[in-house]
Amino acid sequence: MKGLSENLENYLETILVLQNENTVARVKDIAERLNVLSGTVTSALKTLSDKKLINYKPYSFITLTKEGKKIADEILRRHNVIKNFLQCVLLIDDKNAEENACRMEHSMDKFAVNRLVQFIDYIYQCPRTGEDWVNNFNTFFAQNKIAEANCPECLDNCLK
Amino acid sequence: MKGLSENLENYLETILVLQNENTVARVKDIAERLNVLSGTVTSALKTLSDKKLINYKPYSFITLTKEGKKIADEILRRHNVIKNFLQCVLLIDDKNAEENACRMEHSMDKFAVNRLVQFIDYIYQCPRTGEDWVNNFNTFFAQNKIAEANCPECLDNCLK
DNA sequence: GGAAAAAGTTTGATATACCAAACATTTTAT
DNA sequence: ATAAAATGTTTGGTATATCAAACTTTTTCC
Repeated sequence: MKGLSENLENYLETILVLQNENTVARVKDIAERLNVLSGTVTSALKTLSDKKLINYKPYSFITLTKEGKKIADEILRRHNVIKNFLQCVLLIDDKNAEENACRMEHSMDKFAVNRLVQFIDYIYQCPRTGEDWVNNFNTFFAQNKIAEANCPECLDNCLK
Repeated sequence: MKGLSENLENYLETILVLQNENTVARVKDIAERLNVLSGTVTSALKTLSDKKLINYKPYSFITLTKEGKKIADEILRRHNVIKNFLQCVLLIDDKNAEENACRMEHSMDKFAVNRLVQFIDYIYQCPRTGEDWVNNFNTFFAQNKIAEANCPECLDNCLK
């Protein structure tokens, strides 16, 4: 019942994404997404099959088992939460947010990700913050200081 | 000039921390911190020495080279920024924040960490947020909704 | 100053993850 | 229906990271 390696997590996640997109995951597609050769994929699939996380028969399509799907869903959820935070809150561009999220999804545990979800909720639900506050971060990080001049006006808006 | 493995990054970081605490890093201390046997440390030290990141002579103390220090400083900085965010903004407890930061420091790039620093600055400098707003997250995540009743009062405080 | 303890190194073995290239199977298109 | 192309598997080799245990060097302390 030990945790999967970052590598195997990536294989599971990739299979899930392909399944969602194409209905089937093939060795070739997995290899392309993960930037490895197909032989490498075959051996990873054997490992995942031994762990009962995928249904694997040589030369046929790959599907996730119930347990495999559960793990893949959790990883994909982490990915989406983290990417959303990086992109929508920290305002990091799509490519960069994606690349960081791809790595961070394996290093941040469920608990921390849940807390991040709640934090993002809080930003958007709290009357003191919300979308316009997030957008103001844009001008803040360009200058790394608050544009004092706009504060009174901004505070007025904040009061709706 | 390729990036170090997460593993080697950890050895460098540990050497820096020991250096800061004790003035010298010994094999035994590194092994204890990283939870590996001393033989494992010796081989990692050889690798780091080959890469000119540490000064290593068998049976003597270990120090970072200028280049090694530069890398270790950056990793430690990431660690501290991430831990600070997890602990002070997401309000995750010390142990958990530490554990997540230890892993995340290798997966988050410099750019994303810088943006995180700016975001934390923004929270504390923006008159709409600041310390009391961060603390209100505490009650928010307990209920996962805004305590509407307190909002008018809270907004008044916000206006100082 | 020398024996015992502590610290560090070496060796040989294991596990993971990858590539290259030979090989096998399946799909495709004529 | 079958040859060619595409896809998938296997094999043998490399690199990293680890352990266990034999071994060496250094330190401690009587």
